[in-house]
Amino acid sequence: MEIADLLVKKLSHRSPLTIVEREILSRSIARTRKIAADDDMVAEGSKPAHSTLLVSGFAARYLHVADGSRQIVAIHVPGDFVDLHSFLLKRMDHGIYAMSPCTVAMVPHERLLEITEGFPHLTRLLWLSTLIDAAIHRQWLVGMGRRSASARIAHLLCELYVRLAVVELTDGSQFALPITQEELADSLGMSLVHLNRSIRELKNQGLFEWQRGGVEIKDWDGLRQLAEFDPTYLNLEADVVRTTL
Amino acid sequence: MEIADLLVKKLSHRSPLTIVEREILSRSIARTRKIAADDDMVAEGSKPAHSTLLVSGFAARYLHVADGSRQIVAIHVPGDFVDLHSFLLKRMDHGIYAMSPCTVAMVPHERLLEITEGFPHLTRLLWLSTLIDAAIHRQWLVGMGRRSASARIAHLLCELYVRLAVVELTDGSQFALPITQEELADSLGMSLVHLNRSIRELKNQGLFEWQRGGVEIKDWDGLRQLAEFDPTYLNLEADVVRTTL
DNA sequence: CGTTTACTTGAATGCTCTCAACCAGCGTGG
DNA sequence: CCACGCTGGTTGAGAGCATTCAAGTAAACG
Repeated sequence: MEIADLLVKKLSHRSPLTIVEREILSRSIARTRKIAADDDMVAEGSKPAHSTLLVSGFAARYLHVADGSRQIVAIHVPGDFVDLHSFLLKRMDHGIYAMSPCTVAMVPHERLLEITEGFPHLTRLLWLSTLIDAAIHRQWLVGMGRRSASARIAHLLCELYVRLAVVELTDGSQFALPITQEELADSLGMSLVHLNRSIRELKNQGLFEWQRGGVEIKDWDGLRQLAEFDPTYLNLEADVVRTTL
Repeated sequence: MEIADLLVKKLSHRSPLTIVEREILSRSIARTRKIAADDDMVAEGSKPAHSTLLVSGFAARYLHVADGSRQIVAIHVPGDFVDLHSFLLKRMDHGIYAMSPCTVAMVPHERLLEITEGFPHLTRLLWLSTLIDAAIHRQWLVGMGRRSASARIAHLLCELYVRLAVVELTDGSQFALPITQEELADSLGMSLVHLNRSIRELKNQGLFEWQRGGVEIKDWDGLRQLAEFDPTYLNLEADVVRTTL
């Protein structure tokens, strides 16, 4: 099955999977579903009976704040298990919505339970992928707490580039990023206006271009330095960056 | 063994443990160690061969930024498995140090491996505890991105109160919090000066008192409202808050 | 095309930071 | 037993980053 391949590709980046494990993953996928841009795929406060694997498109996890603003706490790319944690965390403490049109595959929690009962290695890999999500959270925390606006933007672009490269969704130094500046601002914890000006500055420095949902990195080293980007937190065995850029 | 009891107490808060599982946990602890305040317990970039369980004292996970500042990304209280993630995440992407004198217990990664191989339920509980760490990260992200300085402080105090209540380290509306304002500022992503002024404001509003390493919550409802604190993200089955306050 | 959505830009306000002292508690040593 | 030095906490003031409000432009869509 082609859909599972994406997940297999991502998990294998950390540790090779056996034939049986690949088989199990394929069979765990119940069905796929299309979701329109801006629609919720997992509701805040719900208690899902399955976890969803993002097959195509971009998704975001978000939390609302009483004053009407929201904070995006994670951006997901194809191959990500967007709510694997809902398997054990009974109630969703945040919502997940489609930033662009998405295709997702559903994995019933019973299947995940079976995996944890009988396939320790696969279980550890799934666990690992939630740990990497947490590592990404930590980097975002550092960004919001201690990095300048432009460094934060640069860091996110570096991160997305590498994560997309893993699933071969980069094209040289370019990649699609079909999200609005407002969504970016909500991810980085800053205002839309300030984000817009900071992006302009980075563009003027010749670090990257960004138009019509596509980003082109013009000066990877410059961007990386500004962001103090070190991809080790993404736990990729191969230096994806070095091999693709 | 008394040390494992603390962990058992915490894990049982989510799902009851069998006798055998308790037994396994007890036997997994290799030895205990004392760590002086301000000393590292896990070094940034290291590849630990064991995970450490915090038995007493407060610890923090931190990352350094090039300009010399640091960001604390997690505060740990007794009963927390401070680096359970190091079991699967090969290299530490951050350091962990003792905010106060600490006692820790070491759990060799081989023991954890054995648990994942033979005890699925226990494995899921350990996995869950790392998921809750991630949920806490998300709340911190919301705080730094979208909450005011005082709401952020209030939220952290609410969170710590509840987490300490779980391990019965609260005394009525009081609890020990042996950390400096500088550490708090590094946790909340703000400057020491601003933190200090914001704390004063909250004190003046009669929400809490804080002196000589001890906090007393004077107005729980006021604090909770200001923080928009909702403890569901901590995944506690019992309403620890309601029963103890 | 008209309308909506996304992006830009200007200007004023203000939150938060840095720099700079100063104060208080505490442990140590003369 | 008190002075001294250290750490942690407090306060003042000016600078600057970031926000909000407000408009205006450009691109996308039916």
